[in-house]
Amino acid sequence: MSTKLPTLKEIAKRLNISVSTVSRALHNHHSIGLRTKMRVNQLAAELNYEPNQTAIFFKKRKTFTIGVILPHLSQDFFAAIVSGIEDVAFRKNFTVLLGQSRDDEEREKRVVETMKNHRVDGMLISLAKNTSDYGHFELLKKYNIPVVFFDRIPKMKDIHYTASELAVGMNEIIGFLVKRKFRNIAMINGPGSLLASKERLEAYMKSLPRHRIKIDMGNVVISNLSPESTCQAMQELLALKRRPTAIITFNDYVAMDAIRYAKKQKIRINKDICFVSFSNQPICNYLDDPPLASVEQFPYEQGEKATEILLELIEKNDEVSPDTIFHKVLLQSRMVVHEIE
Amino acid sequence: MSTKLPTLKEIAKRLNISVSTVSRALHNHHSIGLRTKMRVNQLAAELNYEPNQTAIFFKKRKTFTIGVILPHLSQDFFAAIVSGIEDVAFRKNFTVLLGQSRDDEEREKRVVETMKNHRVDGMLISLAKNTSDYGHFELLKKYNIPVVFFDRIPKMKDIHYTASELAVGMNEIIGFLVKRKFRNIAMINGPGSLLASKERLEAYMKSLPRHRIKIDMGNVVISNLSPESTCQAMQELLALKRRPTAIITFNDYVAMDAIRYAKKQKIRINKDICFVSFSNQPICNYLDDPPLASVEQFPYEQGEKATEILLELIEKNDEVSPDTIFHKVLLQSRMVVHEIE
DNA sequence: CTGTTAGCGCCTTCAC
DNA sequence: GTGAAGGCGCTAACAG
Repeated sequence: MSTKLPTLKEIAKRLNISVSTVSRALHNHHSIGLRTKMRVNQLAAELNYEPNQTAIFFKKRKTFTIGVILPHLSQDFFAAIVSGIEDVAFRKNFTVLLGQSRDDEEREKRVVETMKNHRVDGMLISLAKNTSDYGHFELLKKYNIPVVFFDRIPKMKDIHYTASELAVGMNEIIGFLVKRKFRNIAMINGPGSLLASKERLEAYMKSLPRHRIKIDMGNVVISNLSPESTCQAMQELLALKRRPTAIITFNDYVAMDAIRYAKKQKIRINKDICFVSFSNQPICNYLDDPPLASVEQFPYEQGEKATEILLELIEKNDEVSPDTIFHKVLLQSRMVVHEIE
Repeated sequence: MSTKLPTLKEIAKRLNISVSTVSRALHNHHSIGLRTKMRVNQLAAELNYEPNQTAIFFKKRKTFTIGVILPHLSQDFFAAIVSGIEDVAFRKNFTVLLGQSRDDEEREKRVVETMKNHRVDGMLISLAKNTSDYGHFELLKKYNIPVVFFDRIPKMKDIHYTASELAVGMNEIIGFLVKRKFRNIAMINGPGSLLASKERLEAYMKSLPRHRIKIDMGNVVISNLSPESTCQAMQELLALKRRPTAIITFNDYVAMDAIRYAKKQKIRINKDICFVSFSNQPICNYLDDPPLASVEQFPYEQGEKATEILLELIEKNDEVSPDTIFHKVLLQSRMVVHEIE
């Protein structure tokens, strides 16, 4: 039933020539006579010959597969990154092995392990939100598997990564708020384990003084990004003696949770308190009271860029090279103001 | 630099035994002496020996990889399915190759081709919305690669699939509406190329008469699921002489587009017109005016089930079997009423 | 209990 | 121009 797949040997036998000739003919090797080339190619086509990739992978010690590990697909942000990754990979004939860490460090470790065993040629990784031990990444280095991190970057040096340039975005939204006379500006930041949280905080602290606004650390609260934690954070902010009039949230998902919570407390969104945010999710277009503005982080492009770097590293890896240049690419971000009717 | 990875041969040499002994020892073969087993295992551990999967794939003619093709990840519905797939696959030591068709038939074909060449052991597929030619699926059958379709099923026979049982859900929501005195119930259905559209329509046409409601085909319009097309569909419905008071939408995404459009027309949602829908997306919890109810389709479970079936088929494929039983699994659906404050 | 051998499909020197 | 031969790492049938 399962018609056995044709092999080089099969073709060789039928044509009464050697396997190597067939191989060369199919690769259009110059030293093969035009006539034989044609005969080989024709028969190959007839038989629907497809080289056995597993044999090639084995032989070449390369799988043309890259592993992608990210927290979860359920956010459009990551889904868009995956699309960017996929498109570049596809173009270069690589396939994509996918693994979600579900924001769980253990799971992340296991997925790394599986992918290593599957001999992926390289990996793209965005950290689980509380990954603190980097042993599994060090391991990859030892195995000489190149890794490019994206969006959620570990606090290691000598790594490749792509991420959004957040300082600019933060400046823009704070400028935007100040221009609209907001001066009591709070922030719901992400967990300290994320570099992105640190960067947001730094940018926040640098930007406010430029507008002669004093920093009040009571105005900065933290959410671990879960809805519950965000509500908790909101509660803290609303309990402040001097209640903030504007809140910057870590991203739009946090903003959505925060806004929903605020509404329950009868707070009029974008009247009593207004929100600005990061990541500019399309879903916000469906909200009645979206954040006034959000910083577009170009996830698709980030995925593309990360993949380009990775594929380049993989290629370089083929030649032996004392590669010591680390790619650290920050993608431009840009504030987008939402039209509110 | 790149410390070459240890092989069976390496271990054998160091221990002065044969490769096969090492292989068997590592596989805990009964015929190997306890002493040698221990020595082998210890050295293997010391050297950090990891079997070369590419060699095993090659040898066994199996990659322990399944390919997943779906329209796009950006909808939570599919993302949830992927999670279900991933979890089952992971448990059984399979990895997941991912490909988005972007609802494009050509792209779908190309992805099928790549995955076939990568020798995936089986595939899980959800159709691009206007795939009409099934040649690429027939091909897989010829190559003896098992396929289980999910959610978006081709109109072929002799296929395996999982999908939601929609009739029950449709009955429930129509019952729900009738109970609330709605009798002029329209529907924005999906494109005719999808089996799921056909099923919704049939269920709709069967269910209405049970409540002594006459069917008016003018009340049934079609969206190709794009926001524009949904607006177009809404426009048609709003232009009806006898404007509907309730609208059933193909899924929550369509509902969201429809609701947004209606709002722009100053229609009061769930007052002038109310909406009910399918797929019960969590995102609706953030809307001020969500559909009154939505049919939960249990995507995660659908992914799980499809994968279980596929893995079973893959196993059976190993033995030679005249397998002719086709799995057609309909997963129960259930209407969920949204709390509206 | 353990070793020998052959071979999976392909690529790549080396020889003619 | 073409062929022969070896080997990638692992498994498994066959011999002891």
